[in-house]
Amino acid sequence: MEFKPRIQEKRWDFSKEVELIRKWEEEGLFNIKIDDKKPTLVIDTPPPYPSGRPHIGGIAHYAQIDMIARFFRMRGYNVIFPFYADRNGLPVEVQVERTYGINMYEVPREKFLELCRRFLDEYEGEFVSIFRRWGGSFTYWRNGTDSEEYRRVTQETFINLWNRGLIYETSRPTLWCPRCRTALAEAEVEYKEEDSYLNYIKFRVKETGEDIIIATTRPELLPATVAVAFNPNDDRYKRLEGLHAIVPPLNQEVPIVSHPSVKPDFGTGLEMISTFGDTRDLMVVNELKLPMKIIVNPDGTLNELAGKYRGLSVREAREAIIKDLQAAGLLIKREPLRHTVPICWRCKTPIEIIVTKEYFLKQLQFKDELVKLVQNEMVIKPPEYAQTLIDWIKSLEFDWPISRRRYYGTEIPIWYCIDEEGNAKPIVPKPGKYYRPWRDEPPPEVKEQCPSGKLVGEDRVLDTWFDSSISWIYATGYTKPEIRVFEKVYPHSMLRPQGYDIIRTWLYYSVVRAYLLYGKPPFKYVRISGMGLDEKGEAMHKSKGNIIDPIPPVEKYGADAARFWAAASAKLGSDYRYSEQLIRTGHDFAIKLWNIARFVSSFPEVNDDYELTPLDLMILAKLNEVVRTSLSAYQDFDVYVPANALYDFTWHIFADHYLEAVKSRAYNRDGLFTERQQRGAWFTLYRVLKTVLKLLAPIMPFVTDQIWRSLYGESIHGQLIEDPDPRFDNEEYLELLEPFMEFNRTIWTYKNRAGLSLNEPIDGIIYAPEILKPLEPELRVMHRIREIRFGKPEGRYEVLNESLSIYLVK
RNA sequence: GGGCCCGUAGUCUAGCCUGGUUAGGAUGUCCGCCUUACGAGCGGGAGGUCCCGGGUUCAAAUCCCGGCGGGCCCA
Repeated sequence: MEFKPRIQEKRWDFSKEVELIRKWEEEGLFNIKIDDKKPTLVIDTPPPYPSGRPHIGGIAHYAQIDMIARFFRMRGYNVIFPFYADRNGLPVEVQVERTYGINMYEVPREKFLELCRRFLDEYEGEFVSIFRRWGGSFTYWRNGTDSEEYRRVTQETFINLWNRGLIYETSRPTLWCPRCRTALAEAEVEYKEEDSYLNYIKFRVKETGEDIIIATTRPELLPATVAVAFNPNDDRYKRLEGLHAIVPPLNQEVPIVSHPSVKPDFGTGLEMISTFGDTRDLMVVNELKLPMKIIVNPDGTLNELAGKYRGLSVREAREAIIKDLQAAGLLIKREPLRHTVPICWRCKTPIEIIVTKEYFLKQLQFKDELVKLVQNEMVIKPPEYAQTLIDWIKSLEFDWPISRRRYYGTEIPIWYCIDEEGNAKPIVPKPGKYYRPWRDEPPPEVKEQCPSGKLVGEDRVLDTWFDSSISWIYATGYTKPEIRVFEKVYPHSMLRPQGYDIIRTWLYYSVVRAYLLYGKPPFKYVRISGMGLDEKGEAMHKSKGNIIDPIPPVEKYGADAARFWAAASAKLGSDYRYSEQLIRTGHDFAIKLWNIARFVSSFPEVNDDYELTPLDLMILAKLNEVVRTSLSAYQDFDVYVPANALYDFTWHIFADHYLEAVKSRAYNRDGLFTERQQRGAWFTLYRVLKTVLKLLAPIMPFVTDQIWRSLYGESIHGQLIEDPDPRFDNEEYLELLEPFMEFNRTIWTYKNRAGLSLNEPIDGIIYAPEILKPLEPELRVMHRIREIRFGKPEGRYEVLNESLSIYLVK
């Protein structure tokens, strides 16, 4: 019998990947197909923010999600794996302002919106094509979070919550970015280290005339100071309780109070309470019912309450006041101090707390329920991140301010009816349409509710997290009648994949929104991934100049190779480093797979009239073990474990040992085996190959597909991954595997040392342990051993392997 | 200040939960090899105070306590 491989090319040429992508598209792999008889999985794909060219870490995350999608498709699921962009809010606005050197307020609203849109379009297309080149099997939805389609749903949820009294408007001290001129939520605050000064300033006690020294990092807030405080346990100052201090430079009179939040060892142990320097001030003012004296304007300048400092920015006022205090001899000393200051997440401007009128979504009163929801109704992988979310929920101090005095966002769907006295009454329209109250005619149902006929549209927009926090609704095809599965899948068949960096934002906000809308979690499963780091293990930042572009590695090694890295380095929940080495390993692995398949394809595939030898039963038992490991990991949305387990099995067990041992029987040139045994080898070769290819297809979709097409003329991605075949579970033969491999290594080592090439015969008798007896025929031919005996020899012998008891008698 | 994670050959890591062979693998490095799929391959060798100290135990990389070092998150 002549054996010629059906796969002829000696090498997999990964430049063919591009061709396969085209085929997949033609064959409809990227379309969403809903078959009512199948289970469904909805993937709430993280909509990327198109704010620049994506780096390889980000694309790797999408590749991981793609592997999950492909796996579940091959397990017979309807998979909804959309891809669209997150396009609202401050991120693009700040970029546009920087790019054009403008401020939103200086440009007509329509013009500004146009600039944002253009900017977003530029990068969105790039993102889509890069992800596609990486093998992404997503369905591209052109309508991102700023589309009419999406914004309509965002507004629908707003109206729903409004009608149920869960949204209210009020004036209160709120975190505020003076540059963006908008309120911020707690989640939008970051902290940075800053070198500053701790200023020791002389105040006078009104009643006694004595001097007291307070220490502050924010002297510009002296005019906003409403009390001086010390710790109730601080004996140095107890005598001052109930007295009053005169605060320079404006000399207002404030009470001296005690409060446990004051640290006795900070500065002098006396601190000023201003309205508001930080959230601590806010707490003290609230608790002690102190008056407020707000001196900072929304644009970050000081107002008339700051007296002569009016009109100065916070920074300028700080300098001016220090100078004046110095001149008046009231500045005792300045100590350099490194401390953390809260800054805006987008533009990094230090945050102020000012009183502003905003819309808020109630969340504080539901904290306990939200924690319970997370604990009882959601599955977070890996589980340690559930605690991160719970800690964040518990730490919340404010309701969620959702209104933003910005342009590029979903409009707040409210009109105000102005009555005779000039009072404004808010009216919301019916849900189901997209409203732009700042420029649209109010709809009839709004007009009906306004007897005066004087209607003014709200011109603010919603926090961008208010729309991205309902992505899970959009992902179910909520707005798309031909695929809508919301009612069928929510929330039990939904998966949220995301990084741990946005637990307090995207994940938290999704949870609170779902709870308020439906009383349920937004999805059952959360897959938390780590961050993609550069080769040194550092986060990639444009400013650091260490961004790794996703395309060059693909051009050099292929997308399968890059995906292999993305899977094999990314332990679920842990950061993953860029490694060109591992990409190269992925590339080599693709070639290895190709060659294994080429070898196997030399033989006919048979399914009957075969007899399995112990060698076959052994590898099939091991295969089952690997299948179980891979399936259970994939089902937990983990691709790291399958990537490593399949690599190791395929290369270092199946190819290195089984293939070498089975060759003689598969060819059977010398007729040492029966025809049925030969057919058993063929059966096993195909069985293992096909199983491994299918399990690897989600991770390395290109090479596995090309092999499958060469063998069967159809795509592997339409195949089903089956459960392991229980017929092949076999503890007894599985135990042969380790000694079998050890025996091979021993013989190879012996030949190496004896200067024999591997195909030279061993002239003598090999003694092997009893356990290997079932493999005797294959071992003998494989290593060209004249005779194998089992047990220990008598007389003179050479020890080849002490622990496994392998000896040579010449 | 609070919380979480981590420390194993030059590098990356498995094992730790559930203590028990000679701590497994990858990569790099060194030596060798045309061996009926693959030289982008194959075989072999060297390379480790399992961060440190103490405790529990017949037995600790593994469990407990205390340090040291690194990272992240929250104040």
